[in-house]
Amino acid sequence: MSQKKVRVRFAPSPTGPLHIGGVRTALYNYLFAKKHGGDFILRIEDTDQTRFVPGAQQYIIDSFRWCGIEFNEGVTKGGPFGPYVQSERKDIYQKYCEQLIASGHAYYAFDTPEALDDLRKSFEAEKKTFTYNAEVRGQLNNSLNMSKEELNALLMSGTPYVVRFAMPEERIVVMNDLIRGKVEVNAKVLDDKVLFKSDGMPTYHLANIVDDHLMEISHVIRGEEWLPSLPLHVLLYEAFGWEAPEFAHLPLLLKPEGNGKLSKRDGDRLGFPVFPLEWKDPKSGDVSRGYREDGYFPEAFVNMLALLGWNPGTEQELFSMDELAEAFAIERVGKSGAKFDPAKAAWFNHQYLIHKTDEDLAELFLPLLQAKGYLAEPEYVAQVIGLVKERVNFVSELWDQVNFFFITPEEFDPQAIKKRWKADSFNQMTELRALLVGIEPFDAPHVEEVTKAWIEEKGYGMGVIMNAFRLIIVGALKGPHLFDIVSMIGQEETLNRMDRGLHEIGPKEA
RNA sequence: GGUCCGUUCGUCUAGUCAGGUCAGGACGCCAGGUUUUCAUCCUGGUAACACGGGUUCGAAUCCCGUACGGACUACCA
Repeated sequence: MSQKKVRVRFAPSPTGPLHIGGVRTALYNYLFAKKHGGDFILRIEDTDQTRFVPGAQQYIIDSFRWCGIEFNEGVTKGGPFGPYVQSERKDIYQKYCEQLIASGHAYYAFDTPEALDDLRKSFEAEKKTFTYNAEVRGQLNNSLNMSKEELNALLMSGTPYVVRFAMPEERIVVMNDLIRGKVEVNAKVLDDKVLFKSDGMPTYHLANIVDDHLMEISHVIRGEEWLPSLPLHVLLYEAFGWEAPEFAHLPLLLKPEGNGKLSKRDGDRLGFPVFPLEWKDPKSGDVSRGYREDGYFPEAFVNMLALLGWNPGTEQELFSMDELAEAFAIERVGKSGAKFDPAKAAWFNHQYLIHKTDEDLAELFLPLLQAKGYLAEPEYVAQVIGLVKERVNFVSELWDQVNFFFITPEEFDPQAIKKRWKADSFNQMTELRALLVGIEPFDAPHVEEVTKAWIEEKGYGMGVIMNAFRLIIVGALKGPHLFDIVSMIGQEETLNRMDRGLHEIGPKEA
């Protein structure tokens, strides 16, 4: 690793919501910067004006804020290397593009997209691959094949043109990737990529190299889809006479079943989000769900994402952001694509949920409780949650576990009655009700003690009594420790429920 | 089609660079135990080195080939 200060960037184009693969790429950049005491920069690559989507940039910023991924520099914070939006840097690219033309590394091309299209089709018809390279550029409509006068005339007349990189004719490009090691490719199979478009904007390739150089980026950590253009980028650095940064190409995130890149449609179809935050498409109005809205804690989401393709080599699975940064090593990123597993994601959320305090969970649950039409003291809600939080993965699942703390059951599970309401149950519960009236104080240990003593004294079966008791209090055979439940709902409500249950269920029919 | 990358339990993965523990862990699933129910929890189980050659006393690990998968192949990023 070079001695230069570590500076990394995440450079999305604002063409839509950020997919979780993108979030992971950004996360790894962030962790890498944090680990090495470097800078992390957010740059917006909006050189394709036709794909601009309003709201996408803000969505990206909001997503990182939610995840706890912070930038030192960039569109959100400014900095000494701005502007950080590529559309505001047109003049810079223009200048460097001209430098490349002057040095003979690039040239003007006047071929129309239609002409190129036709060419590709005719090559295809002959089962050949069309490559705009040294082999064919001599026969095409570009500045290499015309006099200075011709070129100037064309330029002056406003004829649309692009600038292409002159790929070397025969050259083995040797590259190094921090994750994959040495990669070699012969430049002759590469084509003369467009560097500057006819609309006056640079392409990704030019803008990216110029910006990474000017912004003093030390490590480029990006998705694997960029690996095929790495030779071009390396050659570009060389043409400029610049020292290239180190590169690391991350494996892709795959769909849970079958193969292929995870896409937005997969999420809709398989029932899990592929976006960190909910996204409403401004054109179609379609809404795509987000991890935040699905009830994931940002810490769990980040933890889960970090372990998808990277691992510390130890058996630790739960990491705070600081711990991740401490443990992170780019060399330990895997080479192969990882399939996203919703079940494991839910497990991560469960881990974070049970480690939260009852009070914090109560605060999150209170609005849901209100939405159901119930009000309660935060202290009471916190205590109730403490009894059941081990059972759920999400705050939204809490209601199913605690509703009987707030609602007197109106119905009694017929299956449970059939199974647990014995011939003696009616009389036994009537006796128990009488017993409970006199218990003071009505706290869980005391009620339990008295009740158990009574069961023993009478010689009743523990299971028979307790199941019938639970049925009458909860309405079903579920829930936490029964004495905790009765002490929580209180003596009055307990007696009330027994009256009601005795009345509703009645003696067992013969 | 071409170029490049990849391939260990169903999934995430350790182990591969410096060949030599019944290939380890986690999620999921299954079973048993604890328990007044359900869940938690505990214990156990299920299950993988893509295939074929080679090198070697010995290969998941090194080499070659094959298959399969993926990315890229735009005046998109």
